[in-house]
Parts: sequence; structure tokens; C-alpha cells
Amino acid sequence: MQDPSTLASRSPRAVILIDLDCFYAQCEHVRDPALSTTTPVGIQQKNIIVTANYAARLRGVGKLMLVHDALRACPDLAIRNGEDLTHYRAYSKQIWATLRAHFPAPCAIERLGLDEFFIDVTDAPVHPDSETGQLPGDCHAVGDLAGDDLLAVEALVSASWWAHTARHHILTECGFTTSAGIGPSKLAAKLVSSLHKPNLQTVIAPAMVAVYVAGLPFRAIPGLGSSVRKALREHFPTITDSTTVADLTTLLPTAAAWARIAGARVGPTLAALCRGIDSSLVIDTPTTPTQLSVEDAFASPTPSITDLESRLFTLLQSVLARFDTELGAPAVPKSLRVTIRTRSSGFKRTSASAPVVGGLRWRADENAVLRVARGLLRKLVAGGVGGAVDVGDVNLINVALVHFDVPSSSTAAGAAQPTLLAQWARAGPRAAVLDGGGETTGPVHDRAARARLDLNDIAARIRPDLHDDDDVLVLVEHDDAADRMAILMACPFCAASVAPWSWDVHMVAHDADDNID
DNA sequence: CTGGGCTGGT
DNA sequence: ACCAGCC
Ligand SMILES: Nc1ncnc2c1ncn2[C@@H]1O[C@H](COP(=O)(O)OP(=O)(O)OP(=O)(O)O)[C@@H](O)[C@H]1O
Ligand SMILES: [Mg+2]
Ligand SMILES: [Mg+2]
Repeated sequence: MQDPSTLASRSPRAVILIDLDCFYAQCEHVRDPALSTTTPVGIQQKNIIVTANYAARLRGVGKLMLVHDALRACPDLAIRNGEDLTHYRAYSKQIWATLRAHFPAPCAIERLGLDEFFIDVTDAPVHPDSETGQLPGDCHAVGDLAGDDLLAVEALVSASWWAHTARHHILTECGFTTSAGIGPSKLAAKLVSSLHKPNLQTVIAPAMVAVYVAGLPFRAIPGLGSSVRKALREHFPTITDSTTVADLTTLLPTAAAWARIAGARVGPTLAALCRGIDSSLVIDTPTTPTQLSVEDAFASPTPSITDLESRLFTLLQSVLARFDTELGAPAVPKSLRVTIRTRSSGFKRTSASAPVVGGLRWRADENAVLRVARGLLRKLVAGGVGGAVDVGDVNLINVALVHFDVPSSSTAAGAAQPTLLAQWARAGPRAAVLDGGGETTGPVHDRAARARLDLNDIAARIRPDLHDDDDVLVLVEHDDAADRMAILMACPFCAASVAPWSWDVHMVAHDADDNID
């Protein structure tokens, strides 16, 4: 028998991906039961029908379709405005809470967007209904489950029953129908989840994954986005939308070949995904998000900077209100970010952010926050690198609260806290190894453990130019809000810890201080 | 006249 | 600060 402490978690996982059917549209049906599901309903955001119920889809309305085209396809489409995500967010949270209640601790639950939930049930008990070896009645299978490795099949039959009961709970406790995919990895679960829908589920056996993936159009691979597609088309002019993953593997047979197209980090990952290999883990989604933002897009040109500022203030009020209701007392945002987009720059955005000393305490001084936001907007419109921006050309504003500091229970207890920074101030860049630096023996579920890296490696990686000669400390601090480790550098002048990418500009700021003196 | 968000990497 | 990716 192996020592339990070194026993690695089972390697082929049992992963469920639950996807809410036409989520925003279903939210409207749940909120307003008088709205019949047999009448076609579309959800509008500005000029887009972002999703539609299945009655509408039968009439030719698709996702992310222009309102004009949707109405042309289905003139009697009932349209609801979905620009305010508040209610959708609330339903999503309720669904997450339901899943969390039925799939506690050893199971991880990861949320993607508002309407997808990965559940890792590898370490859940065998489902009582899976004894017969039969699948749930609404569960399709890709390929022949019986032909696969017996143990693997038992795990996935049980997982299929867990998916079935999870969906049952979401239906009876929240009122939503869902579809699901079940497989030995996140990749497998995700790819089969949309095969049979709505209100159905699909399982795929481990031995089927590679061949199934190979037959898909290559754009179906999660992680292969528009940028990589563009690079692929430039290297291989023969590539079309119907090119399959198998075709691509012929063109790019090795991870090294992929790296030349997609980079040293993404390339090898994509090479593995194209072979159906995905060792990524389901990671529990933290209860507090890492950022909170509100944005508004507007087509008609804004006549003046004053007009822009009034939009900005409305968004700021909105995001602060959201912060109060969703995060409440303990968390304190440490920085404010304003982002704009201009028509002429396509879909690229430019942003400016400002740290707020001691955290953003707008209840004490709301005007101060408004002034900071206005200053950021003016900085953006004045233009940083590319010259001034035409005010009338701005067609989107985003206001974000970032870097939440939620005092952990130990730090909240009071007493001024020298903390990690002080403890490490004398330790030197290569002295500390986080958490004893123990080897991890198997899949690791928590984010903190994932960051169990040698600081020497980190320092060398992020700023090789500074690592050896300069008196710079690299810190790995626990970000309590996100429950993950953050890599920071300690400023020798002001005792702040700054992100590596902002180190240089931080130093420039100190130079400016000196000039003032 | 292509949304309104979010996470993670450099 | 910006980019790429996801819904
Ligand atoms: N690019 C996007 N921009 C804005 N909203 C989006 C975008 N992609 C997805 N959404 C919203 O997120 C929700 C979930 O997306 P998803 O792709 O699962 O479609 P869906 O509406 O749930 O339909 P389906 O039944 O096919 O899952 C949708 O309701 C959709 O409106
Ligand atoms: Mg989805
Ligand atoms: Mg969905």
C-alpha cells in the first residue's frame, strides 16, 4: 500500500462540464414565467442579438447575430434588453451555490463566464445509480463505451450519473435546463458538451478522445483563438475553415513546429490538445473576483469631453454600487482603471490606471474618486503614445475596480503588520523558498500550491536583467482576495511591492520625486 | 452600427 | 499597459 500522503490523485480524471441552455434567454423565462417558451425570444445588447431561446433558433435566429438580420429571419421575435447583467449574474451565482452544496470539498468547481461550470468528480463516491452499468436515459455516448478500459468506463458511468443529478438539482432548485459533457479531461468534457442539446448530456470514453478531436474543425480547439488562426493561415495558405485537427497535425507534427507558429508557451499546449491530451485541472473559482468592471458602448459620436465625463460618472456610480452589494465590507479595491476604445482603432483598447493610496474609500470621499477617474479619462483622451484622441471618436468606456485587498482573518485582528515584505526585506532574493519548496507529487487543486516555485527561478525568469547584480527583492505574496500567489518586486525606496511589468515606471516616478526635492 | 463582461501571461 | 483567450 502506498503512503497516503504521497498518493497522487488518479490521472485520468472524471470531469463534467455543465452549460446552461441559451442562458440569458432562460433567465428571462425564469424571471417571467408568463413569457412562453414557445414564442421566439432574443436578447439584445446594442445592435446584437447575443442569444435567443430555442423557439427562436428554430426560426433561424443565431447567437451574436445583428438585430437587423435576426428580425429579417424572424419578424415576430420578442426582444428583451440584456445590457444589464445584474440578474444573469445573480442566477449564475445561485446555480454555483447549488452545485457547491451538492459537490463539496474533494470536488473542484470552476466557473467559466456566467453559464459554464466544470466539476471534477474523480474523488467523489461511486454514484449509487451506476451499479447497473447503464447510463442515464438522457445521456448519449460518443463511440463504444463498452470497448474501453473497464475501470475508466466505470468512472465515467458514475460521472455521467453525477452529471445527471447535478442537472436535476439545477432544474428543480433553480429552474434552469442544462446540457453537459462528461469525459476524462476538461478538453473532452467541453468538446462533447454541445453535441446533444438542449437539456441532454454526452459522455466520451478515454480511448475515443484522440480520434474524436482529430475529426473536428481546428477552430473548435479551446485556446486556439483568432490570433493563432491568423498565424496559421499566414504560414499555410491552404488552411480553410473546414481544415480538421488531423489536417493540422499533418502540417505541424511536433510541439516544436507548433511553437514556431504559436510561441513557446501556447504552441506545445495546442500540440497536446490537438492529440486529445489535456492535463489541466479543474480549479475552484474563488468567491471574490479579481476585478469588477462596468462598460458601455455607444455608437453616436459624443460631442464633448463633458459628455464623455458624464458617461464615465454614471459607470463609476454603477461599479461602486456593484462593489457594495456583491463584495461588501471587508474587501478594499486598491486601484482604479479607465479604458476607452476608439472607432478608428478597430477593437483595440487603451487604458490608464491609478493606485489609490490606502485603498479606495469612496464613502469617505466620493468626489476624490470622481476626480481620479476624470483624470484618467483626460489622460487617455490627451493620448499617451499615439497623440491626442478625437473625443467624438471614442465609442466605449470601461471603469474597473482592481486589486482587491481583503484582510484575512489573521491580519484583520488588528496590530500593525510588518508582514511578508518586512520579513523578506533582509532575506535577499535567493534566500526564501516558498512553503518549504516541497515537491508536489500529483495534481494540485489549489492555486497557492500551484505557485510552489523556487524564487530563484522566478527572479531569473521575470527580470533576468536585474536578478544577480541589483539589490532587488522578488516577493511571492499571497493575494488573499484571489487566493493565489502574486509575484512582486520590493521597491527599496518606498517599501511598496510592485508588479514586475510596472517596475521601470515605478522607478521613473521616484526619479520625479527627486527632481521635485 | 460587433456586447458586456471575466481570467491569465508578459 | 497591453494582449490573448473564454463565455
Ligand atoms: N461574445 C459574447 N458576447 C456577449 N455575450 C456573450 C458572448 N458569448 C456568450 N455570451 C453570453 O453568455 C451566455 C452563454 O454563452 P453560450 O455560448 O453558452 O450560449 P448560450 O446562450 O448559453 O446558448 P447554448 O444553449 O448554445 O449554450 C449566453 O447567453 C450569451 O448571451
Ligand atoms: Mg457556454
Ligand atoms: Mg450556454
